[in-house]
Amino acid sequence: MPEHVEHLENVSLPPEQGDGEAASRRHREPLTRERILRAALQVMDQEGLEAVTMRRLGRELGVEAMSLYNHVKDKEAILEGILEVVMAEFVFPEETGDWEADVRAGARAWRRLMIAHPTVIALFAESKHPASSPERLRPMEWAFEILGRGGLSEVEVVRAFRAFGGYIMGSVLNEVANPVPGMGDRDHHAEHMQLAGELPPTEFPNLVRLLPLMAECDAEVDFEFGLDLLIAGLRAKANRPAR
Amino acid sequence: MPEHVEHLENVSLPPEQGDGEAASRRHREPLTRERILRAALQVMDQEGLEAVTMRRLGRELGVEAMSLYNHVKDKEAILEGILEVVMAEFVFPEETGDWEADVRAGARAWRRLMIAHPTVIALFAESKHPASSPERLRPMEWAFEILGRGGLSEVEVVRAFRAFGGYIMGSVLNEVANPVPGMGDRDHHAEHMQLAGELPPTEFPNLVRLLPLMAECDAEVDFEFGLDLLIAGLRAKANRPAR
DNA sequence: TAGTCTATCCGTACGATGTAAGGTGTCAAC
DNA sequence: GTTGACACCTTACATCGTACGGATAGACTA
Repeated sequence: MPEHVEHLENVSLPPEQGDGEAASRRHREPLTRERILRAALQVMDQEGLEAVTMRRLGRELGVEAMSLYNHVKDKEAILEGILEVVMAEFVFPEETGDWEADVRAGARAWRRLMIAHPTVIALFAESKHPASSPERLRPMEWAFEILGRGGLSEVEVVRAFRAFGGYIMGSVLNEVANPVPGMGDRDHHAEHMQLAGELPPTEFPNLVRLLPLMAECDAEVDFEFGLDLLIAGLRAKANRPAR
Repeated sequence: MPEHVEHLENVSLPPEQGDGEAASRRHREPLTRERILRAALQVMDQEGLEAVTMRRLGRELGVEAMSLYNHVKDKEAILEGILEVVMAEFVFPEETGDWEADVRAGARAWRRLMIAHPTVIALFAESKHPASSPERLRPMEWAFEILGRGGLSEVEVVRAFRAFGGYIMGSVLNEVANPVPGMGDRDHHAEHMQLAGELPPTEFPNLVRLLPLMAECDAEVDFEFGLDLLIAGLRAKANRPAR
């Protein structure tokens, strides 16, 4: 972890000697909305949402908390901004021309992005404003474009978008809802196993039987399973124009 | 020590009727975890997550903030507890014996619950511990039970559960992600329309065309659409004849 | 009846938060 | 120089979660 560069320089400097002005400019990289958001995302990824505080971001950037307000309206704007930064990272999969493959690739790309920054799910859940920045709209635009090539009606494209979007979001949410602090699957697995063992088997027979299975499952495979279901259903709808 | 004994004894609720087993009720209903959680849920539903503070809950219950700590470990425990209260509200649909109908009804029941308390999505997203209380496990158990009757293998039941669960969660999340303050659909609609109008049509042709459609769509119908997709896919997998 | 126990509740206090208001310093243009 | 604009800092405040200790009121002993 690259600790902040130069966080003290104006400590005990006598106030001005009338020296040469050219060299005396603090070489501190100028603060900017971009840098603030990037730092916020990093802190959030590494230490969680509650670690993102104005003072903390200031420290991270070698600056006092209040200085941030010269570049962002308030903390909420930073949180919204994080969504922009994340969505700007969206990697558009290469298009193959195979509709199903493209849809699948798009869904995976979306999921990968969420998994890379799990806390953004909480940001989405708390966000008060709908997406409006180009960074957030571009992946949506692309998704519509891809979905639109499958022979669906316009309404169906919208609904498919919502169905896939919902599924992706929800899968990641459920996958990430237990952000095991230490090692990923170990604790999770153990926790499930223990819970299954403690459960009254007469009241929760299915859970007792299936929870261990659940702990073993691979999240990525499970994601593909649901993706298959959606695509299969969609294919049916696209091939034979229902209604 | 300022000894002003005059601090109002209790302004809140009158004795109610308070009859029942014990004759001599305390003049104030005793504080309890149950009452705290219920108050927390109410405040959260009406004023949002950030209104849920210890002092606020205390005020709501006619008690000082610190008194809450006699019944709950800390604020996080209250938030987790809210999930229990909400899940305890789950209304188990009447079972018809028709597998698809039952699955559909279950999904709708789940969604209805989330929609009734939209903020719980954020709670789920921030929750640090997996579900372990009976209140939260019971609907899961039931869902497994229903899904298990469809001729799926055990792994497939688990995966179907995850697929449906993810889809439901995500749909509600997306539906609720813009908790329009004033009237529900009006602002949302207007916002989308305005955004669509402002967008550069060369960069976002699909959005410009489809955003207005999106604003008009009914969330419940869209939910059913995705549900159809999942069930259709699942039906294929279970080798079940369409009904 | 008096005395002790224990669970519950209150009051106060501390550190951390977001941010309003105003001060300080540096630079470009006059 | 003087000035004004701007980036940054300092101080201050209300509010948050909660640690700590004192008060109080049944319930239980005697």
